[in-house]
Amino acid sequence: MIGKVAQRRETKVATIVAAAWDLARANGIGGLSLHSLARAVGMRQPSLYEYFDSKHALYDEMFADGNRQLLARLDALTLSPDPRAALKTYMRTFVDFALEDPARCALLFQRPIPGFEPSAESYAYAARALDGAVDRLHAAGIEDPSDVDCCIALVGGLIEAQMSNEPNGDRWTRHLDRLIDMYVDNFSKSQLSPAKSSRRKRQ
Amino acid sequence: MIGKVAQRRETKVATIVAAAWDLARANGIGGLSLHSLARAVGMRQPSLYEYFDSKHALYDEMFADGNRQLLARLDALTLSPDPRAALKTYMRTFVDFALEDPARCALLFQRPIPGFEPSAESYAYAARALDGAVDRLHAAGIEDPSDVDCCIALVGGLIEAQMSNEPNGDRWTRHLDRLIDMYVDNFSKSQLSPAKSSRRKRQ
DNA sequence: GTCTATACATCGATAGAC
DNA sequence: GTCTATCGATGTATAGAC
Repeated sequence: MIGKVAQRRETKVATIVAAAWDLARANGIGGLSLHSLARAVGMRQPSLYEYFDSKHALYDEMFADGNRQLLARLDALTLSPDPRAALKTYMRTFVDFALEDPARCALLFQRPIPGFEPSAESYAYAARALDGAVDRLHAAGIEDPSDVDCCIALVGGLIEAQMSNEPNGDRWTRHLDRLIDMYVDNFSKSQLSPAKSSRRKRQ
Repeated sequence: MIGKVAQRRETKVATIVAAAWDLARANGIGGLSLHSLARAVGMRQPSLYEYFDSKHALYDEMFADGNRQLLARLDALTLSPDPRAALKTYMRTFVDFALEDPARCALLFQRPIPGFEPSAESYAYAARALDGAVDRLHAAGIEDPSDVDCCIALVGGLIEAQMSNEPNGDRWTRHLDRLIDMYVDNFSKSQLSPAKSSRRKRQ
C-alpha cells in the first residue's frame, strides 16, 4: 500500500510531466526550460528540484511516460489472426503515434538532448514496444534478423520523411501497407498469408 | 574578375566554415558556439560578424558548403550504363556521405537548429543532389512519384537506423543493394535491368 | 578588420529562510 | 515543500576605440 503522501507526490510528478509535454510540443523538446515549466504548474523553478534531481531526470521521466503511452496504445489493439494484417495494424499504430507529436517522437526515437541517455528502467518500456514489432514480424514470416532490422528501418524511414517534409500529411505513410506487403511477399519464409504473387528468393 | 580583396575574404570565409565543421564534429552541430569558433581561427568572437551577419547566416553557409561537398562527390561518379547499377552506386555514395559525418548529416538532412531554415540559394544545392537521385530512379524504371518518394525514404531509413544505433557499423547499410534490387524488381515499369524474378503488380 | 568591453538574455543548479 | 536570492556559466549581438 502506498501512503497518501507518496501518492500525492506521484500525482504532482504526473502533473509536471504532462505540463512538460505541453511545453515541449510548443517549443520543441530541446526548448524546454525548467523556469517555464515551473511557471506552468504554478511553481518557481527551484521547487522542481523537489521532484527531479536534474533536468536529465525530468527527461528520463518523460521518456518513460512517452513509452508507457505507446505501450498502452499497442496493448489495447485487437490484432487480426492473420499475421500480415496484425503486422500492418501494429506498424500503423506505431506510425500514427510517432507522427501525432513530433516532440515526443524526437525524445523517444532520436537523441535530441546532448548528454541524455534514458535509464535502464525507462529504456525497458521502449524495448517492450520494439519487441512487439519483432514478434509481429516473426509471425508474418520475417525471421532473418537482417530482414527484421530492415523492415523496422523502412518504417522509420517513412516516419522520418513524413515528419520532416509534411508533418500533417500522408504522402509517405499512406504507402505503409503496400510496402509491408512487398516486404513480406519478398522475405517471408513461411508465407502464412495468402500470397498474391510470386516472391523473390534471397541470394 | 574578382578583386584580390574579395578573394581574400572568400578564403577567410572558407577557413572559418572549415573550422566550424571541425567544431561541429567535436561538439555536435547544436553545440557550435561563435566564441569557440572565433578562437579556433585565431579571432575574437565579435570579429566573426565581419563575415557573417548572424549565427544563422553561418549555418546557412555551412549548409551550402556541405551540399556542395555532396554534389562534388556525386558529380565525380562514373556511373554504370546499367541503370540499376547506377542507382545503387548513387545511393551508396549518398549513404556513405551521410554516415561519415553525423554533424554534417544532421545539418543537411534534419532540422536540428530551431529557427534555422536554409536560404533559397543554399537549398538549391540540396535540390540538385536530390534531383540526381530521382533521375537515377527514373532511369531504373521507378517512375511513379509515390514509388520515388518511398525508395528515397527507405534509403533514409537505413541511414537513420545505422547512425542512431551503430554509427560506425554496417548492420543496416549493408542491405542497401539488396533492398534496391527488391524495390526495382517490384516497382520498375520498364524492367531495363535483367529481372531475375517475376515482379508484383501494383494494386 | 580586429580588438576590448559590455549589454542582455537564458539557463541549470544551489543556499538558506520560512 | 516552496520560496527568494544568487551563483556561475554560456550564449548572441552591439558599441566604439584603434
